[in-house]
Amino acid sequence: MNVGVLPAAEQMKTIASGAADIVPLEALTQKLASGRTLTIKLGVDPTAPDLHLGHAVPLRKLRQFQDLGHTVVLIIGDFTALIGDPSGRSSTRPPLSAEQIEANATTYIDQAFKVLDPAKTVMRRNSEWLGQLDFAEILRLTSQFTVARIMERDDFQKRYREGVGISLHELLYPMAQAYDSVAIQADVELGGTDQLFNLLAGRELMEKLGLEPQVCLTLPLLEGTDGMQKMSKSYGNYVGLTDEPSEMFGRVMSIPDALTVKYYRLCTGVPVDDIDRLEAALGAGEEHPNAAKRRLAREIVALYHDVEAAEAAEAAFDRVFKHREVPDDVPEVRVERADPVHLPAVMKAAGLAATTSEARRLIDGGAVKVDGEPIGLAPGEYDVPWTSIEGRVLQAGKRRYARIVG
RNA sequence: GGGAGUGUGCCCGAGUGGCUAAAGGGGACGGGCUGUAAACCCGUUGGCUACGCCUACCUUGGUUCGAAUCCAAGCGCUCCCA
Repeated sequence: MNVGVLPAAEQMKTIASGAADIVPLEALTQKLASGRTLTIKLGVDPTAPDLHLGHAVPLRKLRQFQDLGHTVVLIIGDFTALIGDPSGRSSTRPPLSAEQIEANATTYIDQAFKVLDPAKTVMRRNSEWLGQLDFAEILRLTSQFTVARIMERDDFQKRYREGVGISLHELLYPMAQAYDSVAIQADVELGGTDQLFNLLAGRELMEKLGLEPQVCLTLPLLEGTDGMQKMSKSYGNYVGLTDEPSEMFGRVMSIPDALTVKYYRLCTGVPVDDIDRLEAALGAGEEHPNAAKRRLAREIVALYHDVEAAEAAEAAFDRVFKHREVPDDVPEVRVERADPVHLPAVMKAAGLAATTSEARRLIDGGAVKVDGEPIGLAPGEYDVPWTSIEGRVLQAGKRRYARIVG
């Protein structure tokens, strides 16, 4: 528990696991060797209310630091949210209202503590110091950076080259984030690989202001369940930290095989040595990819819920997808009875389809089943006898179910 | 302040007076094959109790029998000159 109990080399092994880059590595070794309780910084943008496994990646790394005895400072970027981090963006972000930011911040903190140890976490908001700066002080800070330096950033360059607009305030984002590091005197700052520029700006600014510069630790971006793009709510490829166990289990099962090991490293607490062994076994064909992924899904569900929930989720998963049975927790939907009933209307009312047009497409496409049996309607035919659906389970596609009651 | 471009469906991107609910691609969804993986094949992809009707190509007006397509003004974005 006490700092210094573990030698620097031992700590390093845990810290480096899953990290994309540590800049500079030697500086971190020195800081660890000093035996001090280090201040680890993570800045978060309260731009989205719901956290997913991608957000949890740096949080898990912070947790590792905490378990090694260090202190974490979680900075809610309530002030920088007024700018909107331009990282990886091809256009200016729309600014959020203060109310939205506050609401998001609250839910963020709630969810973050599913991963972090509250006793070793300090919460700060960067409006505390950024909001205090007057124009003269801002000018002094901006004088620490050159335009050429700021424009080195890939996304700025790209946007400039392609003639996409860059607002002046966006150029100040890296500086604002850098000033956060100064304000809390960070020893290490975490971020995704797309954050390296911002992290380095913090390092530079600290150095220029005569502070011991922070070490920048980057983590790989986590691809979403589609395996292509980074996990993001707007792509719909995310696994939410508050998802129900069976939902969470299912989503994890749908990730491409190639991502299994990466997910183990970045999203679970499975010991590094075990993961290394698993990776070798998978490579040698001694471990079935599906078995590895099932365990992954269990691990993740157990982390955000508990072991029992994980086992139940797996059992439910098997029932539905392995044995093709109707799940046992189908929601009941009350529908106005009619005879015959117009199936698209029923499906829309039951939430199985967003529009009646979509419902028709699903019916025509053979995606609709009653109690597991295809309904077998001719194209263009959408009316069915009431008795054929009353009390039965209507299914659209593989994962949408509703029991119809009158 | 002056000049030049550009604005199409979830995204990219054709279309430059009727045959356009709008080519093509991506994505998404559905079906097949499977391990709810990948790859591959097929289908769907504005709404509406629907062989028809309604709403759509930045906005508002206008020209025309008829406009996403022509004209005018406006708004947004971009570039060049000052």
